[in-house]
Amino acid sequence: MPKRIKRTFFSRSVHEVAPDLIGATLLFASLGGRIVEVEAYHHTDPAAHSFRGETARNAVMFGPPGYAYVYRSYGMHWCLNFVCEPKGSASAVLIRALEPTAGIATMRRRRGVADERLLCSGPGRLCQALGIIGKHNGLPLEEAPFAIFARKGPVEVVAGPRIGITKAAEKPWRYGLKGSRFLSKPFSPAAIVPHRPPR
DNA sequence: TGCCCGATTAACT
DNA sequence: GTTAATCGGGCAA
Repeated sequence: MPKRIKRTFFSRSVHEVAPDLIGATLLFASLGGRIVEVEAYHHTDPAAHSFRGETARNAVMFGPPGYAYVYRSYGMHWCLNFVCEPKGSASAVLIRALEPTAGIATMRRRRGVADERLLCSGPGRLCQALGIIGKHNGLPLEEAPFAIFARKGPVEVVAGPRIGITKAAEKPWRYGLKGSRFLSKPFSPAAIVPHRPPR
């Protein structure tokens, strides 16, 4: 039985938590899979929602770590983040892609596609597949409907530039599982940068 | 109040 | 490769 991730896991730098999430299993109401792609957003980062201070939308980011920050993107999609670091630092990890392992039939129905590679490969897609919407903003990650399990063994993590942003776009704060077929986009070999190897 | 734009996706050519 | 869909946040006025 895999080990469930506790709140203290998120009480670290977002740049430590993000690569450590690669290979972990995310379930929401028993649906989900293995996390293969995330991005780190630090409050000193111009691309982070929290960069310009607390507002009604980003208030959860300014609370304690270990909670879900869910926001609407481009007026039509939902995106899921894990709040990290000590309370007030307003940093979070965006969950960008899963390798589906649980509840695939339900996720196929919700997404309207059969191809497993299109179920959870993208921040908006995985929220649609798992049924995550705005009302889940602020929920604790330690409690149902969330269940997050640490990876069992070492994995190969690659890092590169983030996707879909214009500010601080050069920062290599996107992390992925090397060679995964379930990434929202492949990592450009030329842009991959070294980082601390996972335990 | 009005305007611009975005941590996206899918359907095009 | 390009672009439409669609809407709340943030900021100027």
